[in-house]
Amino acid sequence: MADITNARGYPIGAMSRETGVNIETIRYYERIKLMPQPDRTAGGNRQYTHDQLKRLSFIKRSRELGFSIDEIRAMLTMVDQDGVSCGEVHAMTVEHLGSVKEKIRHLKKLEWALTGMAAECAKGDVPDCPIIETLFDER
Amino acid sequence: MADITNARGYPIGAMSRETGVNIETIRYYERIKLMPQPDRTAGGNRQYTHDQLKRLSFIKRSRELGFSIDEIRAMLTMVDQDGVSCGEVHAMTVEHLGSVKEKIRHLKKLEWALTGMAAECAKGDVPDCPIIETLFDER
DNA sequence: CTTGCATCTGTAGTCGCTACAGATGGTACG
DNA sequence: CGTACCATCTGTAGCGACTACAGATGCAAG
Repeated sequence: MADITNARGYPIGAMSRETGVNIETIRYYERIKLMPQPDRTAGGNRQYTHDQLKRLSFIKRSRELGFSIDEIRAMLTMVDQDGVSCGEVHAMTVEHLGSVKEKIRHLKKLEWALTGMAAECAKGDVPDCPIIETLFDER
Repeated sequence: MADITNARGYPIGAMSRETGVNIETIRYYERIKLMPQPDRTAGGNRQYTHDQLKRLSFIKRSRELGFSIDEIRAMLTMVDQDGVSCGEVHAMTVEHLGSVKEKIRHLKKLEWALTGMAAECAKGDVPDCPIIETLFDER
């Protein structure tokens, strides 16, 4: 009397469509044990549950926010053990935020340098390109 | 009567020290033909010229500015052919600048999202961590 | 029953390095 | 001249996070 509604799970293609995660990547996540091994049809095709779909979206969203696979694994382990320590998650987020800020600072410096270089360049087909000169010059 | 001063070139360690490029990386650049094959001592050790040192610094500086190996290869090809088209170099720089700006924009969005998530979290060991919730929630 | 897309496994490639292992080169000191 | 010892050599494998095949099946619609 169970398993009548929703008896059939999501095949991998549906998972991919729903989450935007590439099929190959989903299988990769299984290989590295970020996603569990799903049920299989008689023929051997993967059949995912709705919970697994949510898990994959979680991974996707976290990746988009720049968390590493290992960071995500840590968070999911807590979720799996039902022992989510908000403190730990907060700490991870803050640390990650720090590295994002750092990257922004770094990229802004690049932006500056590149803008300066581009501005100095007359764009003509002259032999001495100021950009190349800048890059080649002794420190 | 030639080759008396500067007869001995720079060994790879000196190149590394001068430019800050890792020794393994210098050999890697040779393998992928970004750096030329240098002369060798009788025993087989690499001996670089001053021009090659400058070339390596060029690569280093360009890498620091975020240019890809292929972009650098393109610039160096122009330099090697002595047909530096300032227009092309300028175009590459501007395009690269565009992608840097894009990255900054992207990271700022992340910064926002992460800041928001971190702020909502009470850090307590409560069962429902707002960060995890946010990441898990349906779109 | 056939067509044809979806999915399967397994392996190798991507980028830009980095890290070995195990064998020589080169040089300073006694 | 020998020896100690660092520098350098080649070649291969690993990293992170996928991506891209090849070649074999599954499965659903007409």
